[in-house]
Amino acid sequence: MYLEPTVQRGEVRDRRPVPCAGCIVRQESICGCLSDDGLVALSRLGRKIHLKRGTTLLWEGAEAALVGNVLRGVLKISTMAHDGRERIVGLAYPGDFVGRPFGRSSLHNLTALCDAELCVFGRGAFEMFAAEHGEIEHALLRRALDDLDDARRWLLLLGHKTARQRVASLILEVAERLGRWAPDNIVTLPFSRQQMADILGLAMETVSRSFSQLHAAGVIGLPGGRQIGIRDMAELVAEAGD
Amino acid sequence: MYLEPTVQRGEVRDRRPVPCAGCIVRQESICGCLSDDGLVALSRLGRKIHLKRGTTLLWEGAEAALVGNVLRGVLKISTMAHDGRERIVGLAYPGDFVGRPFGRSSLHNLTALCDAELCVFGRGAFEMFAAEHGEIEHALLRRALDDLDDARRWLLLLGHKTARQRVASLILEVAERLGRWAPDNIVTLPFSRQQMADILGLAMETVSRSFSQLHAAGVIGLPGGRQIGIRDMAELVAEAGD
DNA sequence: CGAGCAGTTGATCATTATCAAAGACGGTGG
DNA sequence: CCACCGTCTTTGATAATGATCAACTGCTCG
Repeated sequence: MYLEPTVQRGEVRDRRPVPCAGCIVRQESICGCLSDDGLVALSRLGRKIHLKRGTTLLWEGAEAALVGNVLRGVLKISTMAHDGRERIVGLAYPGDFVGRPFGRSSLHNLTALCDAELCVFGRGAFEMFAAEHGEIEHALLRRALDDLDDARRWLLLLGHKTARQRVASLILEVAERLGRWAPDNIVTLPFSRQQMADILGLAMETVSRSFSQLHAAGVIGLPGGRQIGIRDMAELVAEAGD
Repeated sequence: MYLEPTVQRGEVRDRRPVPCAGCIVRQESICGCLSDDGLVALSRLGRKIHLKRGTTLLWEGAEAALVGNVLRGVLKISTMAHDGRERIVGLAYPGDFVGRPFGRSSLHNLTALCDAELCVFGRGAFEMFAAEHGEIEHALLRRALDDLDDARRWLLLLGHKTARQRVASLILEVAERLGRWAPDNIVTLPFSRQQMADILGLAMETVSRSFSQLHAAGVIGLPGGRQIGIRDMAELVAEAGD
């Protein structure tokens, strides 16, 4: 599945031919492009880490020492504004690649919104590996291009959507990216109202009001906590607009 | 400088050892990473095109047949919203790479805001070339990562900046990306007020008012047309905020 | 059981969109 | 060279949306 940090290099080469065989995000992550041999080599550079909710892995401005894949949980990509408020510029879901390889220090913080698991690599080691494995660079490129398309969708949202449209859009994104819902189409949001507000460029109160409106309209249910029941998916999509 | 479309393949191999030697954006573009041999090979796939202001090179949804580098001018990356209004999600300046290689059809239109020149390649041919030249994929990756950082800066702008901050930010970006200004720190904007509004997520009237305010504050001059005089750079940076 | 925090709801204010009209600019043709 | 037309821009008045300030609710955790 993965190489424990405690395992020494080279020792287990023969006993674990395909260390990532059980990885839950292997197909969706950039590792999906590698041959078994490549996976063995890469896994030797990586280790799995657990982050508790609220833990920050990468710091804005600091030399980003790590890159990696998200296995479980959701992380926020953020910066601190001059007024001290946090600005969230992106989210990382399972299968996403995080960190900033190649030049430039990290422009953003990377923080776990809920308990999370990642498979991380030292940046230098990963870059050297990538230099020797064109497939990985290609996979990274495709992903970066997709991330860019995603960021541009968010530009549309922040540039032109109303509060309700933004909230509906975010619910839909989480429902899609976190995939399987509980029965009754219930999605558990990994963020607080304030964090949603930071993501959507709104005030917390406005987010709350939008939820109430969507609830009153019968589009969603609010069973409590951070759970959202999607009562009328078609209408929710319509509310999300554009 | 570049290979004219009329020149036959293979004919000029020896007479033009470095066809891109005079290219104005060679160092800033992804081609900067190539050896002379690589440049010769790539230039054989490309051709230079001129676009008149308003011409659209790539259409949303259509199979994007071309990719390339911007040599001169500024292009907008846009989509059409349901209400028929245009939503601009990005700009491409000289040295930028445009188009969507590898999978996915283009999600956006690509349109010249002013007369422009590009060095373009057939997408398939370019992808094959990239597959054989890891340097190019690497350069594309670095650029895609930079573009992603840029897009996230725009997210901050659209998410949290006021109208005046947005306008000031855009003036600064154009001043920086279009580089050399005329005497008196004059920048010529490549877009109409309406286009600026589409870019900044504002109404055209609000953009106009913001200009008037910055003018009244003595930060900028408005000599006429699309020209902006930067009277007080420090203050303009302060106005741009965050 | 109470303290503290996240979330909701209400009232008011600020910013920006929208609607409307006047003014400036650029190109065209006399 | 100038007058005219259409388009782009500016300015004004009003309305809508969301931010801010404030009170209150419900929940969780000592």
